[in-house]
Amino acid sequence: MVESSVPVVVPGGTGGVDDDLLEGLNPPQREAVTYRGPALLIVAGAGSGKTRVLTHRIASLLRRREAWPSQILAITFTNKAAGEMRERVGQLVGESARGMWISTFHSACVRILRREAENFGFTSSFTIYDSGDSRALIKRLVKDREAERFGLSPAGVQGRISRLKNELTDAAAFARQANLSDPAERLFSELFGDYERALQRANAFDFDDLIAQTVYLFRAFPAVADAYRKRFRHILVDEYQDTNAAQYALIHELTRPVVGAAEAYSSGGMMIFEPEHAPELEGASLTVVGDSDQSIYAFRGADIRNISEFERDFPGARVVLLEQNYRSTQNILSAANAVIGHNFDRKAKNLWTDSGAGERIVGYTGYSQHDEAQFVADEIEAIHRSGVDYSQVAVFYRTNAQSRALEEILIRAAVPYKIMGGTKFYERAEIKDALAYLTAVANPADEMALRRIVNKPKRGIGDVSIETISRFAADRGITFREALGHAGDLGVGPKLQTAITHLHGVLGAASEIMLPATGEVAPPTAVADGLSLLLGRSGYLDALRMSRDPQDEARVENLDEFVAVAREFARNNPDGTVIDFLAEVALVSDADDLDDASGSVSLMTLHTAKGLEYDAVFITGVEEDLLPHRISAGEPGGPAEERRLFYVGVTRARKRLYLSLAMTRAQFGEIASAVPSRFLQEIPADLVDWRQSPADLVRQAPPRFGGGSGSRGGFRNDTPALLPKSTSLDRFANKVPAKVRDNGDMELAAGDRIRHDDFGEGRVDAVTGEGAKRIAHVRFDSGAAKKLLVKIAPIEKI
DNA sequence: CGCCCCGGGATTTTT
DNA sequence: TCCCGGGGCG
Repeated sequence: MVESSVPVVVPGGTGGVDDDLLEGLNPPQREAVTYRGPALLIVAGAGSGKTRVLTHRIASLLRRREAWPSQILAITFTNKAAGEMRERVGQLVGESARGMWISTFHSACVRILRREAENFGFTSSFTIYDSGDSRALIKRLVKDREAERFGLSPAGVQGRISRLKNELTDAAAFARQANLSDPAERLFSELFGDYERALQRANAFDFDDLIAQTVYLFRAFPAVADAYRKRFRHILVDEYQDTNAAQYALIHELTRPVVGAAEAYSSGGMMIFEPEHAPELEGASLTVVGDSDQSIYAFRGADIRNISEFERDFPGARVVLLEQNYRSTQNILSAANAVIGHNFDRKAKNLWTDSGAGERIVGYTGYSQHDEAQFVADEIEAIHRSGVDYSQVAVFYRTNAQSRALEEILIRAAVPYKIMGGTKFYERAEIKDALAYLTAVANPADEMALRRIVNKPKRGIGDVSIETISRFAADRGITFREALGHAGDLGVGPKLQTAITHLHGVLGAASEIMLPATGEVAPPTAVADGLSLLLGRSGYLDALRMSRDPQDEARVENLDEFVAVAREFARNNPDGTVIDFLAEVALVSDADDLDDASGSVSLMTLHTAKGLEYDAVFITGVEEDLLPHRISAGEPGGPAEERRLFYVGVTRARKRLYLSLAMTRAQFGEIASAVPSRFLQEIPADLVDWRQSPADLVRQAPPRFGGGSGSRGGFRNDTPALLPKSTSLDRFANKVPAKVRDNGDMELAAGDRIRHDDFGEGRVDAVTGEGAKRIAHVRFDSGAAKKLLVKIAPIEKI
C-alpha cells in the first residue's frame, strides 16, 4: 500500500509460498510476520494493522511447514476476536486452520481442565461460576459468618478474593501470611477458605480459577505440563497489555523448555510427539502483541508491566514497533498522540498516517445531558444525510448510566441504535434461571444452582424449607438434589412434599434426555429438548405467561431465544453436551456479539469500544469526575488509566470525531454542575472546532457565578473554571419529560401542521413506517428538519 | 410463606 | 432515580 517500492529482505526467506502474505505490508509489519526466534514483541499502536500481522504470521508458519496447525496456540481476549482470527487465517490457509487452538485464555483453560480435572479432585463435568454466581455464593457465606459486622461486604470480599486468585494466592497461602490476630483479616481468610471449599463441593470453578487452577495443575504435575509444552510450539498472545499475573504465569509455564526425556504422558487421547528418547526440547516460540497505551483493565488485575518488561523477561526478544496507522486521519491521531503524551513513564510512540489531515474534531458543550444528546442526535442525522451509514457511527460513554439520556433523545429523533453491552442477555434473571435449571441437571453437586430454582416458579418452598432440605442433605451426606427425592422424610407438609417431588421428577426427566447412560450418545437436540422440558414442565413458562407484568412477556421471548441458542449450539456442535453448552454460554461476553448492529448506531462504554472502529465516533460526557472518573482519582495509576481509556476512544474514529460534554448532569436524581475534562485541554486547540465551547456557555449564562465546587482545573486559556450555580441553570436541565407520552392514535399526514414542545411549529412533509414505529418527517419553521417518532414525540396537531 | 411498603444505598470498567 | 433488602402484615 505504501512504500511498496522499498525492497524488503525476508529473513530466512525462500520466497514463493508466502509472498502474497507480505504484499501490502510495511517493513515493520513484514518483520513481525517473518521474524523467527524464541520471543517476539509486537508493539502495535492503535489501528496499525496488528490483526493482519498476527494472522499473516500464523499463515506464514503454516504455509512454510514450520508448524502443524495443532502446534499453534493463539490467545485472544474475546471469543469474537478468536472467531475473527480463525476466519481470517482460514481465508489464508484454508482447511488446515482447523486444528489450531485459537481461543480466549478462559476457553483454552477450560479445555485443558476438562481433560485433566480427574487428576486433582474435580470431575470433568465441572461447571463455571460467572461473577454473579460467585457473588451469590459469597453473599451466603458472608451472611453465615455474620462478617458484615466486621466491615466485610460481599462485594469487597469477592473483589479481594478475585485479586488474590489473579495473583495466584490461594486461601492456604493467604492464611500463611495474613495477620490473623486482626479479627477482620482472620474472618476474611476463613471466608476465602469457605469459598474455595464451596466451589470444590459444587464441582465448579469461577472465572479466576480457570486460569489459576491450570497454572497450579501444571506446577503440580510437570508431566501434564510437558505434554502441553511439547504440543504447543508457537504461542501467540493478543492484547498482551491486558494480561494479569495468573495469565502471565500460564504463558510462562507453557513456554518453559522441556527438561529431560520424561516419559510421554498421554491424556484424553491427545496426540503427542513420539515419546522415544525425546531430547531436551526448547521452549515454545512466543509472540505477543500489545500496546501499553491501550491497557485499560488494571482494575481487574491486568499488569502493564507484563508488556513493558517483556524484554527483561525474555532476554533476546525481538521488538517490532508498528506506528503507521491505517485507520484514522492525522488530526485524530495528533489529538490522540497529544493526550497520551501526558502519561509519563511510557515508551514514546507516535502514530502517523499518510492519508491526510482530514476534518477537524468537533466539540460541543450542552447545557444538560439532554442538550448534549440532542446535539449527538442532530449530528448523526446530518452525517447520515450526507451518506454515512448508521452502522458506521458509534457513541461512547464512560458509564452505562449515561446511555439513558442518549437513548431517550435517539428514540425521539427516530435514529436507529443498538446498545452494546449493558444488561447482557445472559445476565437477565430469566436466562440465569434457565441456566440454573440446566446446571441443576448437568452438575447435581451444584447446590447454588438448585437453591436458585427450587422456588422458581413459586412452589411455596421458602428459605426455611430450603435450609431444611440443605441440612437434611448434609446430615445424610447426600446432595441437595438427591435430598429432593426424599420429600417424605424431610418433615415438611404434604403440599410441599408434592411440589418437591414434582420438581425432582422434572429434573430427573431432563437428565434422562440430556445425560444418557454411559455408552449411549445423546442426540444433538438433547440440550434444547431438555431445556424446553425443564421450562415447560416446571411451570416456569406458564407462570410468566399468566403474569400481567408486561415485562414478563419479554421474558418469555428471551427464553424462546435462549432455546433457539441451544438449537443453534447443537447445529454447530453435534457432539456438544449440556456441559459444553453451559461452558460456552458462561464464557461468551457481550463484546462477542457486537456485529449484529446492522443499520444501527452503536452505543457502548469506552471499555467495550476497544478493538472496534467506526467512521464517526462521538465521545460523550468528557467531564471531570466522569472522564476521568471520580473513583479513579484516588487510585494509584487511576488517572493515567483513564487517559488511556480516552485515548482508546479517540483512536476508534476513522474520519470524524466528536467530543461532547454537558455543563450540568443529573446524578442520583440530583442536578450537579460539571467541569470540562482535563483531557480536552490536552488536545491542541487548533485541532478542535468548537460548535459551542464551555467558555461560550459560561459567558452566556446568567450572572450568578460560583466557583467550581472543588473541581480542578480551568478551561482553555481565557476562562477560569467559572461555573453557574446549579440553581441558575434549572431551566435548562432535564427538559425531557420523565413520562413517555403516547400519541399512538394521532392521525398525521403530509401537509399537517404541528407544534413540538422543543422545536416549535412546523409542517409535516411525510409520514413513514407503521404502528408504533410511525415516523413523521417534519420541517420546522426554524428551518430545521427532524424525524420524529409519532408515538412518543412531544407534539400536537394545530 | 408471600406480598408490599419502606428506607437506604449506590452507582466504573468485565474475561 | 432506581434497585435492593428488610421488616411487617395477611
